Amino acid sequence: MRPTVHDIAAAAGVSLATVDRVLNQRPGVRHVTREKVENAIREIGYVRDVAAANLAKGRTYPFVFILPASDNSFMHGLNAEVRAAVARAPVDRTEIRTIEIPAFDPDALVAALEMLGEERPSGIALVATDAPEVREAVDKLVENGIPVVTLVSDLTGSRRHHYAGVDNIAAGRTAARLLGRFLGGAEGDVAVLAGSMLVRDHRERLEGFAAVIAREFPSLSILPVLEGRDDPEMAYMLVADALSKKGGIVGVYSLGAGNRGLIKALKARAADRSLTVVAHELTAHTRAALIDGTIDAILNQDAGHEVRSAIRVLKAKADGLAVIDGQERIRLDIFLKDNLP
Amino acid sequence: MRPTVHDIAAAAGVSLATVDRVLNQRPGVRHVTREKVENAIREIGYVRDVAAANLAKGRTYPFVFILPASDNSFMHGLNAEVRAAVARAPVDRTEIRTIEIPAFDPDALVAALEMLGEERPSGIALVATDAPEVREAVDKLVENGIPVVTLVSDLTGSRRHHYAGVDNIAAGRTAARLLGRFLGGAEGDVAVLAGSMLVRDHRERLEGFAAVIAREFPSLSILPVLEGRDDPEMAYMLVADALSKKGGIVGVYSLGAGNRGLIKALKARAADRSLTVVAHELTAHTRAALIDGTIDAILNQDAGHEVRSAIRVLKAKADGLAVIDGQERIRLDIFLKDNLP
DNA sequence: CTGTTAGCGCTTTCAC
DNA sequence: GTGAAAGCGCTAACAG
Repeated sequence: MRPTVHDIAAAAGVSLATVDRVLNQRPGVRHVTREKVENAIREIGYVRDVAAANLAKGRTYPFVFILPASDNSFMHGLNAEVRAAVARAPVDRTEIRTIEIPAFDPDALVAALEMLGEERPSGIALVATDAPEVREAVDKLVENGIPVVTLVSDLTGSRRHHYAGVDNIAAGRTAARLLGRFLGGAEGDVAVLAGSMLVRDHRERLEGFAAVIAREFPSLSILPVLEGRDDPEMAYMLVADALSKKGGIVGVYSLGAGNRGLIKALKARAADRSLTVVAHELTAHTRAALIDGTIDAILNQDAGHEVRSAIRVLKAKADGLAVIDGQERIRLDIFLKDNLP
Repeated sequence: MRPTVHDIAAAAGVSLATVDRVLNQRPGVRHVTREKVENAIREIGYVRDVAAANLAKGRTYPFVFILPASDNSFMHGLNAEVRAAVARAPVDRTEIRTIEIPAFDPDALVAALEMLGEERPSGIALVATDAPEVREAVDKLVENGIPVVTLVSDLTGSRRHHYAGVDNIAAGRTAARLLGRFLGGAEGDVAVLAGSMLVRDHRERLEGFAAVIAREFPSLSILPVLEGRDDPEMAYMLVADALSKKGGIVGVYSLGAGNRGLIKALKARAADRSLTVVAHELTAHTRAALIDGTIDAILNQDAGHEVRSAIRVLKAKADGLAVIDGQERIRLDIFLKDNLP
């Protein structure tokens, strides 16, 4: 049988209450007593039963998710995953509330974070907009002892406890190699469609992509980035325009959202040409395009995994517990038409 | 506040004990009483607090993992993950015991399973050898109400509750497309190195691989499969031999273990040639080979995920609870040198 | 500073 | 058949 608080109490010759005070580092215990108890804990090899503790405390974890109000498939998916987590909330003693704020709007994000500083939830997960004022607001929360994790997009140099998202530089590099190898030494231009160079994940993907293309596929040259604001209409116009003007395009890398527009443009303007296309995020649209051959590979991040991971990490931080690293590493999923889930 | 057993008792006008009997479908309750309680449960929207129940019961989950005593990196990794789970056991109330049996040995496996039928653990996870007698033994366990999940390799047509592993046909198909696209329309032979055609995962990988090559890359032809018994020495000999005899080899697909030998052969015999190589399982050896360019892509299954998933599923089955499907789908990881973890 | 006691939500004797 | 009461491991008043 696992040792319990009673065993510690007996071994240390004190009462349960004192053991509890030591275990929870509460004040009001003489130094010597504390040491006695701590020794007993160590010698006996005690590990606290978190479930019992939570039961006794009636503890629940009020968490807040701050999500951008973006109208694209990926964000809808992320939202759905958060709602799924809310549905499971009673089981894991969490109480998840979500706040929607305008996308790409640091001020709104900061306002929300400051409000939460008052409210003091047990943890906060946010899709970060990479701006200094956001970083400051996050750092203040961390200083005040509130666990914070970034979701999907990280926050440069901030003190957030954890990032639940993929390595976007690696994603860009991977896209480059896939495109380069699939093109098999061909010469020509590569068009890049992004959402906005103001968000960190897009910048990082481009950075990784450009680096590998330059170093390992010198016969390819990258055209100036098209910024489609993750908007299907805009993406369509930009890509269609580029395809008609530039005859030398052999490949496309779409590193943001709004792929619906991209796909439409590809079908309209390049059905005849054999472009190689790599895009991000598996959605109904990109999936269909992968199957019909319009897209050759899709890089994806599993929103469900990201949300569950964020919750596990927030919980662990709230309890001062360790996490299983391997379980919290968000993988870059690569989908070809052969391994779709 | 979530409703508790007290609320049900009050609403139904019975005692806690009766509520409990109904909740746990224990006998000794009149039909009418049972109905009263069941109605109350439904109306109130009660969900049982599993943690509290486990605490009261002092419940632990004795699980058994049956693993093959194979001496390759993948199995070592799997073993390590099981040990890591054992280390976490106190926290999740599991008691995991592992049994090692000779690899590729249906009889030994059946013997172990029959023994466990007596012992009646709360759940069993096994790396299945695909044989009819194994299937029968598994089905008998399932009939006797013991949760069973297959790990890494599945069992054809059996009634196991769940399979914690990748879709190996899809893995083979993916390998084929990667190889085919990377070769960019080149003509030539493809060598395939397997462990044994007696295990289902290897057969399935080959099946998927051959299908896509035949359908979509007709300029490639697959040489007769080399069976290396997942043994580095043997793999070395077979591959070295094939490379020196067959001048037309342009690609290699290694779908089993024993890649240490493969890599050695490639370095010795094909350093000059530009072979395209796809292999399975990320280990120290394959990782190094991916980085130095000897291997072009690695397909992997995350052993840690598989073990954790198996445990979650066994627990859920033992409690008659549902699982989160997305969380239990084991992905096929694709690694290029750019997205190594 | 330390100990006693009640109780978290559920299960389990043991009476009635 | 049903209920009262004690207890799982831990925490939180409240005394002392």
